[in-house]
Parts: sequence; structure tokens; C-alpha cells
Amino acid sequence: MTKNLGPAAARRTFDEEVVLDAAAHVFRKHGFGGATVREVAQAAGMLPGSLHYRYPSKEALLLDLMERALNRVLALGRSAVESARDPAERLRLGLRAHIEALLSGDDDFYVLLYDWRSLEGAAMLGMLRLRARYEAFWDDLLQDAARAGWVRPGIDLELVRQFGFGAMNWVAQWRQETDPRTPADIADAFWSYLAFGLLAEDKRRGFGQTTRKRKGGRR
Amino acid sequence: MTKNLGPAAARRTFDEEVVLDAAAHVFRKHGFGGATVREVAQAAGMLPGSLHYRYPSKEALLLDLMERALNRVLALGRSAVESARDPAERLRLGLRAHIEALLSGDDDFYVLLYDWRSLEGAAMLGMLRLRARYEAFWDDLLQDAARAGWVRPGIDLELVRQFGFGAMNWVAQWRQETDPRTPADIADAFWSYLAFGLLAEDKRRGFGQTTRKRKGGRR
DNA sequence: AGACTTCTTGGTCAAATGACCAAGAACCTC
DNA sequence: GAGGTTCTTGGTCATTTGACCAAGAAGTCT
Repeated sequence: MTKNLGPAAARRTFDEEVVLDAAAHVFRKHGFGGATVREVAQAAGMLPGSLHYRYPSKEALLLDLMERALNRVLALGRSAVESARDPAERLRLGLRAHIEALLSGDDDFYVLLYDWRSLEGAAMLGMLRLRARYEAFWDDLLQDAARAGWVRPGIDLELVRQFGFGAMNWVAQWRQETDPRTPADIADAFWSYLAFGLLAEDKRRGFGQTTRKRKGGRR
Repeated sequence: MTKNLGPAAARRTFDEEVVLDAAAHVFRKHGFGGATVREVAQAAGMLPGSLHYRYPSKEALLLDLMERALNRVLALGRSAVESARDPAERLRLGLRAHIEALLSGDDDFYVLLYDWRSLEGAAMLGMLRLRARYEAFWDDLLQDAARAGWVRPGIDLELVRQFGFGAMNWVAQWRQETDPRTPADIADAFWSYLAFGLLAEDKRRGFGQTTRKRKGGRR
């Protein structure tokens, strides 16, 4: 299967992948707190000592894992989006990429989503910095769309990003393997709801089209 | 503070609340797997033995806790919604109630959101049944709106529910105590985005207003 | 106040857990 | 194939963990 990739270093990275895959699987199943290094080792096909040789602590595993996850979504998002110039289309493609990543079966993303609270101190800060890059990726997409006049006025783009993140990430929670909707179906439906809204044409009058009764001023 | 509510039974329920509050706090902080019964006991102001007297196991705590959480959101949602007849307004009020609950500081909801994976077997099934009641509450709201002609055709209401759940629940993740937006602000903004969509008026032509390229047929 | 129930105390117990390591096997390089 | 490096083995070790309990204290009721 995996032919000889060259000398030692290559196998080392390969091994690391295997270990992180195992960790992702176990952490996803039990949560970081509930998982044991022994089970990770077993899932990786090695003894606990061998795992310890590669990773000195459980937390180190979590860190590398979440970093890998973040790099992966970011890479997938960027590559998905680059094929289109149109800002709205780029948003749609980004949405697709994110949801397809989540539903690809890669356990990494679940750990990224659900074990955030297990990070501490510097580890947390590092992750936040990395996460900020992904958020910036989306903010760019949104701002490009807004600048090109695609977005109706009065919309808080940061709120939209969070709104979208929530909707997308939640898919990992509810979507079953047996669901007839493909990831792309779901993404496109989400895009359509988000872009056009739910209301029927004849019901769109009579409501403030931006938030009603604003409280604080814009920041 | 808490005046004598009457005889023993009252204090017992009060005690149980205290214990569940403590459990909610600890589970939220470390996750169910990472939390210890000792810490729960301490947070509840009692020795581990006393906690054991009330709850025979850690899992029993989780169960009661999640049940309480589910009953709470459901009750809050129902009561928020009953003041309006208009289907769109009822949706907006439901959204508000859900988000305000999440941001109220009640730890229960975080446990409900993040420790689902710690449930097993019958416990899981029981929770699913309870959760279904909350989902049904929302489906009713959505179907009422659709039946009254508020929703543009071709929209998958179940998908909309999940879409909304995701957006709402995610708020618990990102919203900081220092955020100038009130929970109601956020809820109303979400409602506006969901109802009207993001696109500017002049950009709404030329796209299929429902999902493009449907794959499977409608179920 | 006496009888009874409820709850707490302070601890035990076996199992699990994260971290660690000495000794040796496997591998690589020259 | 010798010498050095990398990795594995099989285990140890101090803690922590969930569960449990006998004995007594506190509360309740009549």
C-alpha cells in the first residue's frame, strides 16, 4: 500500500500521521478528558511506551492534532475557493468545502470542534492564533462580497461569519451516514437559505430589513 | 436567603438543584470525561460520600443534568412563544429565547451541547426521545409559518431547523461576556439574516432561488 | 423525649491512568 | 558488518479515579 517513501524521515512523518489519526479517533469517541493514552496507543498499533517516545504527553497529541485540523480546513477552503472569481460563488464553494471536510470522515475536525476547552495557557493561545487565520479567510470572502455590492447594507459581517460557522459545524452533529442529502446538497441548501432568506416574496414588506431596535451603535 | 420551603421534601429538591448546578459547572469546565466526582462534590459543598448518597454514579448526574437542561430550554421556548400569534413573530421569539437561555450563564446548556457523546445505551435513547420533543417544538413553529404562506416554496424545513440550531448553539462558543451585542441583539440579527437573506436586492436575480442541481428526489 | 428516618463523615478498595525508563531489537550509515 | 542511532518492549511508579460503606450525627415526627 504505502510504498517506500524514501529514507527515515519519510517514515517518521508517516508514523506521526498514523498516531494522530489514532488520537483523533479516540479523542472524538471519548473526548480528550475521557480518552486514555493507552487506547490511543492501541489504536495506533503500538505499545504505550512507543507512543510516549513520540509524544511526551497527552496534551502534546491534542495540540498537534488540532493544528493539523486547522491547517487542513484552511487548505481545503483556499483550494476550493480559488477556482472562482465571483464573490458569491466563492462563498458557496467555501461553504461546500467546509461541510465536505466535516463530513469526510476525518476525525480531526470533531476534535477541533469539541475539545477546545481542554487547551490551556500557551497551547490555547497558539490555537487561537491559528484559528484566527481561518476566520480571516472567511472574513476576506465576506468582505470581498460586500465590497462588490453583493450584500445588502446594514449587515454585521462578523455576525454572519459566526452564524455560518455555527450552521456549518452543527452538521457534524446531526448528519447521519444514511442521510440521502449529500454534503454538497446540504452546503448548497445552506447557501441558498443564507443568501436569499426564508421568507416568501409577498411577506418581505413591513419588516425592518435590518435589525430592528438597534441597541448599541455600530462598533 | 432560601426561606424554609416546607418540610424535608422541599429541601431535598433544593439540594438536588445545588448538586446539579455544581455538576453542570464542573462538567462544563472539564467535560464529562475529564471531570471527577470529587470536584463535583466539592463544588456542591459536600464530601464525595454525600454526593454518592444522592447520586450512585457519575453518569446518573449527567443524565439528570441533561434532562433538566432539555426541560428548561423547552419550557423557556414555549413560554416565550405563546405571547404571539403571528408565525414569523413566534419564530423570532423562539430564537430569542433559545439564545438568551444559552447566554444566561446557566451551565446546563453547555453540558447538553458538548457532552452528548458521553451518553450510552438506554441513557442515550432516553435523551434522544427528550430532545425530539424540543425539535418537534421547533418543527411546529416552522410548519405553522410555512402553512401560513410565510416561507418561500422549495425549502426543506428540517434542514432549516438544523441550520438554525447550529447558528444558535454556536453562539455559546464565541460570544464573550464583554461583547456589546446583547443576546437579544444577536437573536434579532440572526432572525433578520435568516428571514431576508444576505444578498442585496439587485443581486437576487439569476440564481436559482432553491437549491440548484438537486441530487436525490425529495423524500 | 424517644423512635425513626435521613444524611454526613472519613475512610477504604480495586482499578485505571499519565508519565516514565532500562534494556534490547531493528534500522541506517559508512 | 561495525558502530551508532532510532525505536520498541514490557514493565514500574505514584496518583487519581469511581464506587462504596460502617458508624455516627442531625433532623423529623409523634
